[in-house]
Order: sequence, then structure tokens, then C-alpha cells
Amino acid sequence: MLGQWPDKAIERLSLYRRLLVNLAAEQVRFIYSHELAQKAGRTAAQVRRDMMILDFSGSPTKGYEVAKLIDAIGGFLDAGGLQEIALVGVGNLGRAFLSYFAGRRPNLSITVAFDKDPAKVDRVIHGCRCHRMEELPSLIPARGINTAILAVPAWEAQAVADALVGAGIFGLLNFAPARLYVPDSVFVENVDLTTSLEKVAFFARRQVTRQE
Amino acid sequence: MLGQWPDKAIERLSLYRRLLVNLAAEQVRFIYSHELAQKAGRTAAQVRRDMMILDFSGSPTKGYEVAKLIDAIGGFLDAGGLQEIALVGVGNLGRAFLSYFAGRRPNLSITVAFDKDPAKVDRVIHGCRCHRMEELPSLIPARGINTAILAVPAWEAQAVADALVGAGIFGLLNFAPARLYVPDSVFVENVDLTTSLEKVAFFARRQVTRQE
DNA sequence: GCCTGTGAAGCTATTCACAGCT
DNA sequence: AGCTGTGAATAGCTTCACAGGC
Repeated sequence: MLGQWPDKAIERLSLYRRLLVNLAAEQVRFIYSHELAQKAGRTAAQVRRDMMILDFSGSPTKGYEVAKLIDAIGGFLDAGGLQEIALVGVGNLGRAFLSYFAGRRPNLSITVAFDKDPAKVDRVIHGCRCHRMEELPSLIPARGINTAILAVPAWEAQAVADALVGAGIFGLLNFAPARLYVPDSVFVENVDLTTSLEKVAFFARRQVTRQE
Repeated sequence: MLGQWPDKAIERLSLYRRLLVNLAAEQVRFIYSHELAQKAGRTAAQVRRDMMILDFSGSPTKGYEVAKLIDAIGGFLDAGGLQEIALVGVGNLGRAFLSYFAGRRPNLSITVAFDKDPAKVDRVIHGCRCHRMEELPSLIPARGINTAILAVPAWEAQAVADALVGAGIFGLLNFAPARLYVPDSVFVENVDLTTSLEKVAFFARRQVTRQE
């Protein structure tokens, strides 16, 4: 499904870029692997390995040039221009994402939303227009969209995923607590909030017990 | 930090339980490792390995008894009674979580919220009262809370995390795009929505290119 | 025959450690 | 002296493969 690069490495590159953009804003021009590692919560060796993915080199005396590294990550991660994202499910979570992502990344923007609730259709929420589900199969290819966020209830997730895949989606960020059955060519990232919370609660409780 | 059990295994156990609860509702009494694996998107061997964590046995003829397995996972993952969770940051995301988690798990419930915005303080949102930040250091120990959800802006995250750790929190579900510096005894799960979306968009675009 | 439980093997991601450079 | 770049080693997780049992 993934192929050449491990998906964790892609996550780290995205994280590095965010840190580097902050550094650039503070006029930092060069950074060593151990400094970036410290900010990212990784090891220096890991950072240097990740630079190999980009085929990016630093200087042993100054480290990595921040501005150039930001460009190198952008060249690797970003599409040429704007990559549009579709959102399906404009409930509480969906609206929170619209507000959260609004203007966060210049190259990535949620530009269409879909919901089956007629009360939401044709409204514009955080700058994004909500469409009828029936428009999904035509609108997504028409806009050349390949990535979608799924924020619908679990029992609707598979049907919506099928519609999205049929419309040409190849990447899904899924917040519904349901496993999606999709072709191997489609990348699915599941964000399971309940499971994450249960995990944190488990380790927290275990630590409390240990302290006592 | 973690210790004995890998955190990915804990995630899977939480996932298995959700699937099993659904199965129980459909009157399914027994399930084989390969069936559960199929539903969870794992291999049968992985499921059987995870059963070893629980020290739970199935029968070679019938498989695992659904009701007993649910109890075994509960005995492992859950606290004795209700485990309360605190939420800090009642913005769009925070409110979405309150609505999302309301009544989702009987043993896990967000029962206190905090926000620095006076307009939100003392309001009850999705059954959860919002308190002043100043009450955090006393209220969290008073309630015996050890787990918190962090949904504040990045630039406030570290200060809030410090306050939470000081108040006795040992588990943090962090939605702020910032690395948190906390003692080793505190478990932090970062959910980085921007990074996840960038990753999905990256693989989607790559796949599209490959198809052409 | 077809399952479970598990030692062993295999894989992938991360870290070590050091040559090379300035 | 202290960094980068990277082959080699390690660690951690997943899958294989088969003994054991009904």
C-alpha cells in the first residue's frame, strides 16, 4: 500500500517543517541535528536519517540551513499548488476540523464539505460550502480532489468510503470508529479517539498505582 | 515510560473490545482468531499474541467466548469503577470531544472542563461543567483525576501541561501541535491533526501520480 | 481437519559508532 | 572539537510454522 517510504517518516518530516517554520520566524538560520531532534522529541540520528530521505545535506560546521530545509521538505511533501481536501460529515467534529484547518497550511485546504442533513446543505461553514451527498460523485472528480476526511457515524462510514473511493479518492483520514474496507491503492489513516483516550487512561492509572 | 506492555497492543485490545461488544449485540457467542483479526484488520497470529497479554484462552473447537473475552479485556484495561477525565480548552475541538465522548464508554467520562475564557466558565456543556483555570490545581486532585485531554492553542500547551502534571495528572491526550516536556512518569499521546492530514494527502497524491 | 498457543524467525524502524570533513 | 552521513548493530514488533488438542 505505502511503498517506498515509511509513513512514520512522513509524519516526522511534517513535524520538522512546523518546527523549522517557527525557528525561521525567530530568525534562526542554521540548526544542528541534535537541536532539531530535541525540539521534535527524537534522536539526532533519527533526524539525520530523515534528511537522507530528502537527500538533503548539512554542513558539519553550521548544521542545516533552516530556509533551505523548509523548501526541501516542501518539495517532497507538497503538491505543486493547492491540494484541496473534502470533508464528509459536518457534525460537531467535522465543524471543529473546518475551524481548525482553516488557513493552517497554505497548500492544503478543506474546500468542499458534504452532509446528508438538509439543514446543513448549502450553508457555508468556516468558509467551506456544504453540499448534498448526491453531489459527491460528480463534484470530487470535477475538482480533482484525491483526499478526504471522514467524520460520519460508524454505521455510515463504509458506505461513504465506498462513494469516496468510487469518486477517485486515494487518501482517507477516518475519524469514524469503524474499519474501512477499501482497495489496496487507497491509503487510510484511522484516528480513533476512543481508543486513544482509553490508552492514555490505562497508562495514567498504571502509573498512579506504581507511585503508591 | 511505558514499561511492560507496548502501547500498540493496548490500542488493539481497546479495538477488539469494541468489535466484540458489537458482536455480542448480534448474539455471536464465539469467535475464532482469524474472524476477529479480519474485523480488526490484523492477522490471526497477532490476535492470538494479544490474547497472551490477557492470559486468556480459547477453545480449539469453538474459538474465544465473546462475553468472557469482553470481561477479560475490561479487567485489564479498565479501572475498578468510573475513571474521570479532565478537559482543558473548551474551544471548537474541546466541545466536539465533549459531545463525542458523552456516554461513549461507561467507565470513562469527561467530568470536568477548564477554560480561561470567562464567557465559558460556569457553563455546562454536554453535561460537563467548565471551571476557571485557577481551580485546576485543587479540583483535579480533589476528584482523584489522573488523565486529561489538552485542547488549547500550541503556545499555551506547555504551561497548561505543567499545571496538569503539578496537579497529579499521569496521562495526557494532547491535541495541541506542540511537543510537551513532562517527566518520564507521565504518558503523553499526541494527536497531531495537521500532520495526519499532510500524511494522507501525501500518499493520496503519490497514488494518483502512480495511476497515471 | 482446523483450531489454539507459542518458540523461533523475520522484518522494520531506530540507534550506535565511527570515518570524513571543516 | 564537534559536526554530518552512513554501514552495521540493535531493538521491538509481527508473522511463521508447528506441536498439541478436540
